[in-house]
Amino acid sequence: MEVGAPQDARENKNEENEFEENGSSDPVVYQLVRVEGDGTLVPATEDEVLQFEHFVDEKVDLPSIEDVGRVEDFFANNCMFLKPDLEEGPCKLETTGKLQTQKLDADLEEDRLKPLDDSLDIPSKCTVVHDKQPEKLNTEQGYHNTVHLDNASTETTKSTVLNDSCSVEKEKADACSRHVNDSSTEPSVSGITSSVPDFSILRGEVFLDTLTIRELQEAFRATFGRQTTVKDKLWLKRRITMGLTHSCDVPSSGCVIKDYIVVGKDAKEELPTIEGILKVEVEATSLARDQVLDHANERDTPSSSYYQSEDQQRSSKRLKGISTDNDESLGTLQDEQGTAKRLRKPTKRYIEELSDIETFDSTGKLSSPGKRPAHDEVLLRPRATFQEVDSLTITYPTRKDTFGGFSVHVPYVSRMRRGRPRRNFSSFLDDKPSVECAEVQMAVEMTVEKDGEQGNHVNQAMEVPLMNNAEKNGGHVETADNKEVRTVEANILCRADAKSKTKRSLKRKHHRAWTLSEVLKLVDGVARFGVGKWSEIRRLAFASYSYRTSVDLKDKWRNLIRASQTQLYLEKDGSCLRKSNPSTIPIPPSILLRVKELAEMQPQVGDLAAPMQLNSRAAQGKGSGFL
DNA sequence: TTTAGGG
DNA sequence: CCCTAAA
Repeated sequence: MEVGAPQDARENKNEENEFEENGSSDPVVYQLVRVEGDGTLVPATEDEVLQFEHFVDEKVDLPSIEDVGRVEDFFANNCMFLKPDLEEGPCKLETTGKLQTQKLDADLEEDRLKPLDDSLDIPSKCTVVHDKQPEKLNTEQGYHNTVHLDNASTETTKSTVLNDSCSVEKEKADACSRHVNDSSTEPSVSGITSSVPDFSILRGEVFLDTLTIRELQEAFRATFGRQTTVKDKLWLKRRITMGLTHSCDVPSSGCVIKDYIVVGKDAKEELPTIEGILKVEVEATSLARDQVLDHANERDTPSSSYYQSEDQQRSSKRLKGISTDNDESLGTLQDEQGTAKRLRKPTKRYIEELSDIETFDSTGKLSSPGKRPAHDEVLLRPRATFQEVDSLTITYPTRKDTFGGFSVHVPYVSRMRRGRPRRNFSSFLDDKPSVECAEVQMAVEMTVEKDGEQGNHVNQAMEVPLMNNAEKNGGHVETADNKEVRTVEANILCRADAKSKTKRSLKRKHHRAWTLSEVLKLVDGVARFGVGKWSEIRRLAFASYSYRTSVDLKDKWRNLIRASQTQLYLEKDGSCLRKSNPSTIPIPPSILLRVKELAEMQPQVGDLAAPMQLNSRAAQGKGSGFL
């Protein structure tokens, strides 16, 4: 893990003052973020936050070496959070303190050059940036050094430590961290070459997409004052964009940079006013305004994700209330590129993304951690809880400003939540988090209930996750330890809840592989009630499967239809080569046949009930032979 | 609230 | 699975 040291106090003087002005009583705030493969910082998901929360909580002041060890152990042991996979990049535990400094490990970024591929080779890469108050610098130094030493001998967790002496500038940070971490590698990268970078390349509009790698490298050099050997165009473009705009929220491509401001391809002409031209030089301290980019590819670059980066750190104090796509407070955004706004009308989801209220999903269950909630909300420190509560009643754009007294550098605007929208979202604004404990309690109970259900069906021997050829979701297998996992989740939740009344966002429903018995029930239900009677089927046939919603049934049925079409076709074709997951079993052809039959006949028959019954029988008899 | 579809 | 638009 990486421990970022406090920045030089002088460099943060401004921020400090601002914080003082804000009357921040709690100088230290932790923010958990994940470093994505492409180098962006994504606010940690609720789950991630929960898993780290207690670590952070317990060392409000000076983290002890024990804590560090615990954290490391946690990192090493918690596969849920650390298990590297293509989708999840290294994790980063970042704390933002009064100095609101943040170091990015340059090497980390270098490693990210080969985003997806390399992330696999990087076991658990976690970063902890702990910013401290000036008065604690000395002790912190020792702390960091210690951590560094520990990490040096730890292979399981790739750790790096940023030296306190590192400057704020990312360029310097790069060099510094490189120096600290592996001075033996890439010696040429850290230095600034003798020749002068070609700054002209950055003037006017920069169409990064049209530049060659060499040009991009030059632009990079002009931007950061150092050379780079990186040949990854995407990375270069991103870095350059970030560097020029001081914004982390940059699209991976397709953007134009004009006067150091990202301009959407299609919104270029709308660019209102060009505010302060930023100096390219590293010393430049002018702030970049947050670029609110309307990026069509929302999934890749959520517009609401304002990742913190070294760049932003510097300008974070001026970070204005972020905007979600529609929350523009026109007054404050006038000078912005706000023009390139999303056309999409504000939906409940967007509104809720701004809040970090945790709720349960429609089934009333505690939402479990998604396999990978792309962008979730950021942890709110318990200490700031009271402020947060208050802030809930405030308009979102300003919410950030009041958070902890220095939310300025914590773009909570980006807080996103993947999951079902909260219905009674507004009620949370009025009510104090009094229901939280109850909710958690209920969550636990629900969990137990689910487990119980699961247990009741285990002996049916059909409770085996099915692998549907038509489903490409990778057949996540529900294992026995899920119970434990859920319990732990509940505990963490409880604890987190007790500690901080931080509301959590609803998360993606835990993937629950469909078992053969469930499929049978579904098929039978369709046969009995007809296609489309999902509510009925769920109520009657899935009474004991509370975690299956009618939508689930519908989706599953759709998948079954596909499966029946593809799989049966393939088998007929003889080339039935399914790369089946060993832990899953394919849906028996017999069932697929039934599905096919039902699907074909149901829609045509006006009278669903009666015919269905007959068909059901017939199909059953037919299918049973295969079973 | 449910359904139907797109993602 | 998620998210929405329509019913």
